[in-house]
Amino acid sequence: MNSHKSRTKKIRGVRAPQRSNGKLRVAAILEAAAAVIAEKGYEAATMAEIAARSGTKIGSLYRFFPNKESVADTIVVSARENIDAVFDRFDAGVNGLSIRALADGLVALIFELFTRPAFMKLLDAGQNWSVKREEFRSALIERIAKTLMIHSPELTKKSAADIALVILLSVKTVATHQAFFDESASGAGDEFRDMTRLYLKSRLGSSMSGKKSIAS
Amino acid sequence: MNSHKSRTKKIRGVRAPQRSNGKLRVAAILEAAAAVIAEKGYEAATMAEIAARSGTKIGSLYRFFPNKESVADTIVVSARENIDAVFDRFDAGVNGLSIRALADGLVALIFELFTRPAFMKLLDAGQNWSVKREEFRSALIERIAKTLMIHSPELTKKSAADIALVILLSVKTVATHQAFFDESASGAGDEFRDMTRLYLKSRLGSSMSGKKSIAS
Amino acid sequence: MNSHKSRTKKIRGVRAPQRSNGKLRVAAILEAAAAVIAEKGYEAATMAEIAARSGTKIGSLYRFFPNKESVADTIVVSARENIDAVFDRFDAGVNGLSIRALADGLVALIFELFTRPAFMKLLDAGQNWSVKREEFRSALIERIAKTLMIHSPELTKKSAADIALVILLSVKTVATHQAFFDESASGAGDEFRDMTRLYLKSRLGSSMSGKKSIAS
Amino acid sequence: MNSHKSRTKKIRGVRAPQRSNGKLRVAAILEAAAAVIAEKGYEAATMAEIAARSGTKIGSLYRFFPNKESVADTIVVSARENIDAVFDRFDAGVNGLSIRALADGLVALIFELFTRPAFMKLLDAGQNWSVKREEFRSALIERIAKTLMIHSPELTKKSAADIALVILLSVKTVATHQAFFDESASGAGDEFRDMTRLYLKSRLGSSMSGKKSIAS
DNA sequence: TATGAATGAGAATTCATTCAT
DNA sequence: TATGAATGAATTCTCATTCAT
Repeated sequence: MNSHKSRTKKIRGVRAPQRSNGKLRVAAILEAAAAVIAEKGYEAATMAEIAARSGTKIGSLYRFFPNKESVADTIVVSARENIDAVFDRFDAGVNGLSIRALADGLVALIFELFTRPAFMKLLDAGQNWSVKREEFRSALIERIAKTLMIHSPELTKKSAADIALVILLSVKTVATHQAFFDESASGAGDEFRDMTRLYLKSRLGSSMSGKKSIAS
Repeated sequence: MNSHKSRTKKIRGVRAPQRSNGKLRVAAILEAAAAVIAEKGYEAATMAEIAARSGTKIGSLYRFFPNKESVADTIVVSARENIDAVFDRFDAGVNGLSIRALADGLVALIFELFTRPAFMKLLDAGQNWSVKREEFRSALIERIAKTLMIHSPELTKKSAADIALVILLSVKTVATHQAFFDESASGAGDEFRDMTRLYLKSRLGSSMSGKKSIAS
Repeated sequence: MNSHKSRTKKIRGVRAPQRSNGKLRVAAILEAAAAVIAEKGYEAATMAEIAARSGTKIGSLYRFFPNKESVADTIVVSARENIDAVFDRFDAGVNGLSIRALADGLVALIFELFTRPAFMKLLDAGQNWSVKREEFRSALIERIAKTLMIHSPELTKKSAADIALVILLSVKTVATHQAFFDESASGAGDEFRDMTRLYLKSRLGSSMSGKKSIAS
Repeated sequence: MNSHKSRTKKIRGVRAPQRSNGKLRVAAILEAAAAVIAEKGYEAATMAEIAARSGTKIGSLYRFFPNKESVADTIVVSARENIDAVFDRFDAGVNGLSIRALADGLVALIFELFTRPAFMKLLDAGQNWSVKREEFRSALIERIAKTLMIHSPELTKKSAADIALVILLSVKTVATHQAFFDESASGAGDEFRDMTRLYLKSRLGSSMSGKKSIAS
């Protein structure tokens, strides 16, 4: 799509008509950025490669994102938009769920949210965190905690937040190592998810919050 | 041409008596490196900062470690030396342990091994891994699996390895976020460890390998 | 972390309108590189100086040449392009030439090819040779040998190659010391060229390959 | 001889009794330096390697030579000591020599003087020349010219100097590429020497300075 | 006196970001 | 508005030289 070699006499405007549609362009950039970051990590990812992979010229990339940080921020924050919608829908049916189903559902829900390894990588600890990313983490934890408290109202705010963080980190761990699991330790991924379910059951089931607690 | 002509006669301040003891110096470097890497990750950590934080001049740093990679490798590999000794000692008493005690012990053992968050960070996925680090991961998993099989001989090699990986990643997650837990989510660290124990109990306890399986 | 935050708003002076013409820029760099290398040799030549002398910023230099080696390679290889054309033209008239004229022509031909002392310096022995440079040397010798055999078919391949090497080294010696000759030993340059002619005459003339061998 | 690894508890003074004889030590250093420079060139040669190869400690090396430059200078200048003696001896018999014998003798003489490739390498052009090395070159040329004038008194000072330079450069070229000749172009070395003889004969023979000019 | 650890200027190379066209 | 060449601070690593022991 973009020929790096054609340094001589380029007839402008001939190549793939640049989709000036900002939305599409931004999406392409974000996708490319996610891929590159997933592969090499934030530091090693270069703006040039993100531009190239998304079929965007470096100059244009900077029209959409003022700097590298903002690209990462957007990857993280863009997920935030879905969160409330997704969680609200889940909450609607949460009261009728067995503990096992709740656990499975929550894990699946969060996992879906972050299918992208890049996303998880960006959630890694480090002082290089931008405020946006930090905010996002808190928001997500709070939202998970909220769902937990809907299902198990007897949880204190503190416990709910703690449990939420545990789940988040669990899913993150699985997501981060997904590729690794796929190639050399296929079983471990499932095991890890199982562990998370087990844990949730233990934390939520103890209070038997009135649901059909058919022990798994 | 001659890079040293411009050495301006600085009156050297009397700095901390140069610990000519290589051991101490190397230890200081490793400590600083661990801290920096823990904070920023391997890529973002700079040799200059590692040198500065360890009170070492950049030239000296390179006298002890030929390159950045070797610093990371040493952090990882140095841990390896203890592994066998520590695990062998643990194995000696493993048959008399309840499942709960085994779970607690194993988690504690591994956690101790990697108190340093830098260590865990260096174990992160990424193609930029040095052979040494890759080897270490495998060795560690194998060693954990071995201990599991001593306690529960009915485990297949595959399950043992899978479980070992789950435990390793769990502990890694806790260790990586230790600092974070300490400041803003004190309870979550314990919760996570609990989750790991729960999981281990479920995986090892099912077979009741003849030990005093007093359900927790 | 962000290497560009500290970009202090310098009021840029109006410099020579950036010759955006890559060709010109590359030529300027190559010229500067040739000069620097000629003066100090490959090792001692620094990319910074090459950049400075060519009025190029270090960053730009690396946009044209990925590394130092490639600069040297280009200097050498660019000469290769002309070789065949130049030699073929020379070969066309070679059969009608007296030995003296052949010798003069060949020496002049090769000398022209490498007016640049840098070029000759890059042909110097040393294990730090890139493949490109090594290839070039062989190619050049072969080409010279070919011309010699056209003129004097009775030469064995081996002798032709030996003679070619002698000529090459002779011209190299003259070219390398050209600057030196110019300033302090004006006559020696001509003497050296004479020596080469004398030698060629002796080697090619003995067989009297049918040409007007009017002994000089 | 010197164990780099024995970092712990070195019993001083046990290793090979450091020949405190300065002469021997200096000779060893010079030999090592010549070898290293011959292999890698002046720039790439490191003081550390020179020290190691000569079995000298870096600290001691600097007791004998104040800097790298001085090592190179000494290699070059040390040859100077022999020059006069060797040439004077040659001059004694020069009047009885045929032109061919004179040519052969001179070439052999100079060649012997610089058997070391390092030496020739150090004679290369470049502004990095120290005064000492420059002086040496002139002295050598003058000495060669003197011998030429003894044999052929009709030469002007200028011609003698020019011829001397030609001879010097010729021998230098052969010496520099000796290793190369040895492995891939065995015949060329002899050819080159032949060329020099031919030249000398032509320059000195023309005047037939009264000696037994039995045409070769 | 001999030693070798310590030093730091400088070299190669990278890449986020800007801005003239 | 879009482009991509230009920029230069920052990073890794080297090595001549010094000086405390």
